[in-house]
Amino acid sequence: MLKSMNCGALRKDHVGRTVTLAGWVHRRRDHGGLIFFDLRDRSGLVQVVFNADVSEPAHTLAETVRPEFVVQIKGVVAARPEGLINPNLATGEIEVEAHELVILNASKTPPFPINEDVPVRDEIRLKYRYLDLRRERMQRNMILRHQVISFMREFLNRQDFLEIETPILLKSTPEGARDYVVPSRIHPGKFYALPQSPQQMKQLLMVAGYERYYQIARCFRDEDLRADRQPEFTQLDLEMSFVDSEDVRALIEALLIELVGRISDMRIQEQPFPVLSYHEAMERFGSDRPDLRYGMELVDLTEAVRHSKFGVFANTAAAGGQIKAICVPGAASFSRKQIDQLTEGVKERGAKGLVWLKAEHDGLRSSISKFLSEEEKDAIIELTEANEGDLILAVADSKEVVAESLGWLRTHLASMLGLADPNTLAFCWVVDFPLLEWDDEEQRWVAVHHPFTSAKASDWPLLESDPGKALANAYDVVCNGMEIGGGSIRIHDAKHQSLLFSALGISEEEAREQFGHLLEAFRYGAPPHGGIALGLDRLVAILAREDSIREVIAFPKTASATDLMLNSPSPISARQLAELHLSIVE
RNA sequence: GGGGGCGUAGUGUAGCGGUUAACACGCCGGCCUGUCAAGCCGGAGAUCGCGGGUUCGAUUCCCGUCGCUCCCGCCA
Repeated sequence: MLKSMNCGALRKDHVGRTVTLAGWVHRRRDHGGLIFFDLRDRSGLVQVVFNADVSEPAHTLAETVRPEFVVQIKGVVAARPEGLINPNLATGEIEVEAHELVILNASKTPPFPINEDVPVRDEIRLKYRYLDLRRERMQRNMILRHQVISFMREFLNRQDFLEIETPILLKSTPEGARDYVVPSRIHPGKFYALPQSPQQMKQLLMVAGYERYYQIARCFRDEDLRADRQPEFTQLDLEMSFVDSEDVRALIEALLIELVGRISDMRIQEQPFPVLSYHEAMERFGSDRPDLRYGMELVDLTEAVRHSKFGVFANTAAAGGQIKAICVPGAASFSRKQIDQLTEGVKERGAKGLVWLKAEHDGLRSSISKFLSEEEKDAIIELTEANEGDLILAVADSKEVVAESLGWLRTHLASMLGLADPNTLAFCWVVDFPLLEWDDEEQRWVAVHHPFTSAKASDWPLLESDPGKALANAYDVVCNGMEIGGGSIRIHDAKHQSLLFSALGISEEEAREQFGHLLEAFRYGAPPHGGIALGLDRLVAILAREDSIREVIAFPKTASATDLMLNSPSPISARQLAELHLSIVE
């Protein structure tokens, strides 16, 4: 070893000890005859002093050293004199008096500061990701990620799970997201697909009798990116035999609670986690991934304004739509311009407009005030529980548009007004999702979750009579308005699997072609089973208090799915193309 | 595929239809034996993302394009 100690581990007890340290020069303070380095390795910082009176050669060499040089220092740990202790540093009670200095490697001046947490353009950070990763923020996030993963492994091992790897080169299937595909050299014109998740493989492991499987699984989806979506991402994927949905939820709930207790100082808002039906979540929060850290729930005004003189309300109610509102605390002072911006936002989400009512000392002030009767105004105030100074925002439209637009308003305003406590984790379960939804574009039913999800036992007959009404035996785990995981009890017999494929408009021939292995496997004693996958990147981002999962991924892609460090994707040679039996169409 | 924001020394920002594009940090040199965001003195460093247009004159206004980013679509 080129070092005998870690910089950050040095304490008062080590005073008098001769140590050899190695690391990066974090900062340098040159006083002429006296030079200070803050020496950094992964463990932290320690101050090193070069005194010309102690070692002339070391001091002379130290004059040439610059930030990010990699150096080795041999010296003696010394207690700092009274008044020179640095309380901001874990090693602040001591310093290392340098006797020897070796420059292991010089460094160019870095393109951005490594030793300060200052904002830098993402473009530059990603091009020099190896330098960005040197910064404290990223080291903290990577260490947190490691702790989360190691805890998960330890917890599941303790619960008798087996970690089993599944292939990265799989087979493209028609359902779901776009696949990343890999051309086959050996089989001209044929392709592998990278897994969108190890879904089928883990079910087959259940058929194989492994009972409890997990994997820290890399998943790939060729869809457009977001702050919480990368083309490749990581899931804690697990599957269990002989369980029902409560068993899976109880396990994950216990895992999350213990995880937070061990590695985070954040507070869990409510235990056991609240369980909401999909219907309830949509009605109360306008979202299937509600942020429960604040109120501002959606209030149904439909009955109160059904016969209103305000035509939009009356007509919407008559047409079977909804009129719902949220009450924004203290927002009656919003300007016309601010409200216009909110109106633009809800219009983007399908609403035709936004009605505002300001609760003032002498009643409701609103552009539609003159159309509302006193009874209607009283009802609105009572239902929304508005106090003086609050702003009521209402949307009249179809159930779907009302949920979408008010759901957006609710989270948008909460973030504007800082209503969400950043130190709170509000976990909840969302259950009773519809099994299928109608896809207008494809003119067929598609699986809300995935085509291996079981319907609730009593809902199987609905698949033929009224497919949209059938509920899935599925569950999502949500935290602070983010979906951090989802799973279901699976179909485990060929009869029900065929029934579902046929509801999805997948012909028997297609089903055999695409999923024959699964249908066949189900004929050989497949146990009842179910599982879940947690989005590791999202979970770690929440625990790291980061807004983007890029901040918890070592080498992430940009919003246009490129890697600015590697310059990928990139063209391949004509020879490679030929070997793969590919030609590029311009 | 669509919409919004951003792009000015190494980094972060300011600026303006008109002489030499400003500030902080960083960088280079000098001084300095108790600093820890060291200090003091001096200095270098920018085809204002790229292309086109309007104009006597464009970093500034317009159009296009590229990159980063956020959102909609998409994401079983």
